[in-house]
Amino acid sequence: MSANANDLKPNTQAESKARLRLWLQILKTSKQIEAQLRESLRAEFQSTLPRFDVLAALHRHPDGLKMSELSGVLRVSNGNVTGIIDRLVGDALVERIPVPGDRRAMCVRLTDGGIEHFETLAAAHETWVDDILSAVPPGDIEALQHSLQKITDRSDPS
Amino acid sequence: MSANANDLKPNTQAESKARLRLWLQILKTSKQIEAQLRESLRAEFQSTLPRFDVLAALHRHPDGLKMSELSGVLRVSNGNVTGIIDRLVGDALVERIPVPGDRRAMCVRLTDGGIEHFETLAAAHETWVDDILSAVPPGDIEALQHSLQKITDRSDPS
DNA sequence: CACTATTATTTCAACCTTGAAATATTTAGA
DNA sequence: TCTAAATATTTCAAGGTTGAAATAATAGTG
Repeated sequence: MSANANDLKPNTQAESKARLRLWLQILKTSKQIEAQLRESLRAEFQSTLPRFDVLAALHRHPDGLKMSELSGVLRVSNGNVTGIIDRLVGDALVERIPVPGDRRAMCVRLTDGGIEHFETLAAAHETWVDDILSAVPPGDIEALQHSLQKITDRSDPS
Repeated sequence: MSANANDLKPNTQAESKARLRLWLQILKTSKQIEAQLRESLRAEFQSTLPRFDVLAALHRHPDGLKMSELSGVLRVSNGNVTGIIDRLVGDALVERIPVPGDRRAMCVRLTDGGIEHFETLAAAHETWVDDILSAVPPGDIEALQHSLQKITDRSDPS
C-alpha cells in the first residue's frame, strides 16, 4: 500500500509540471522566431511585424476590410489598429475609404504601392521562415503543426 | 520524363509552405495562451506578464541579479527592464541594492513582500496553464515539448 | 417622431518594447 | 599617470498594445 492516495492517477502533479514546461517552450520558440523575423524586417525593410500582419490581412482581402473586421481578423484591440493604419496611410501603403450608407464605418485597403510593397515583404518573409525551420525534418513539421492546431482549436474553433 | 528538373527533391516548395504554416500555428498558439494568461493576471492580480516574468527571474535568483544579468536572462533590452523594475520598486516588490566595488552596477532582488506576492502569482499561473493544456494527452505534451526544444536549441543552444 | 440601445471608430492613459544616445564608472595600456 | 576602450545603467523617441471612455451614427421601439 502506497503512501499516496492517488495511486490511480499518480501523474497529475508531474503532468502539471510537464504542461508548464511545454508552455514555456512554446513561448520560447515563438519569441525566438519572432525576434529573428522582426530583426530581418527592420534591417531589410525598415518595417515591423505588426505592420506586416496588417498588410497581410489586407492582402488576403483585396476589397478591403472595415476597421472592426480588421481588428477582428488580427485579434487585437480596435485602438491598436487605428494607430498602425494611421502610419500605413501616412506611408501611402493603405487608404481609408468611406463606406456608402454608413457614415460611421471606414473601409481600409491596400493601395497599388501597398500591394507591391507587401508582395516583396511576403516573399522575403517566406524565405526567412524557410531558413529558420529548414533543419526540422518534414515529418516533424506536419506533426507539430497538427498537435498545436489541436490546442488552438480546442479553446477557439474559429 | 517530368517537366520539373527537381524530381529528386520535388517537395521543396510544398515543404516551404508547410514550414510557413507551422510558424503561423506556433504564433497563433502562443498568442492565444498568452492572451488568456494576461487576462487572468490582469483580472485577478492587476498585474502583467512582463512583471510576472521579471518576478519569476528574480525568484529563481534569491541573491539578486544585476540589471544587465536580468535583461540577459529575460532576453529583452536594457532600457525595457529599467522601466519595469522602476514600477516594481514603486510597489515595494523589488529593491535596488548597490554593488560593492562597482558604482556603475545595481543588484535587484525581491523584497519579502515580493517573494510572497510572486509565490501567490506562480501558484495561480500553474493552475491556469494546467487548465489551458489539460485536454492535451500527456504523450503529446512531452513530444511537443521536445520537438519545439529541437527548434530553439538549433539556433541558440543556451 | 423621440428615445434608447447598439454599433463603428477614435482617443486616451498606462504600460511594454526596441535600438540608439547619453552618463557614469571601471579597466587596460602607453 | 593619463587616456582610450569597455562596461553598466538610464534616458529617450518612436512604435505597439490594451482596456476604457468619448464621439458619432445607425437601428429599433414605443
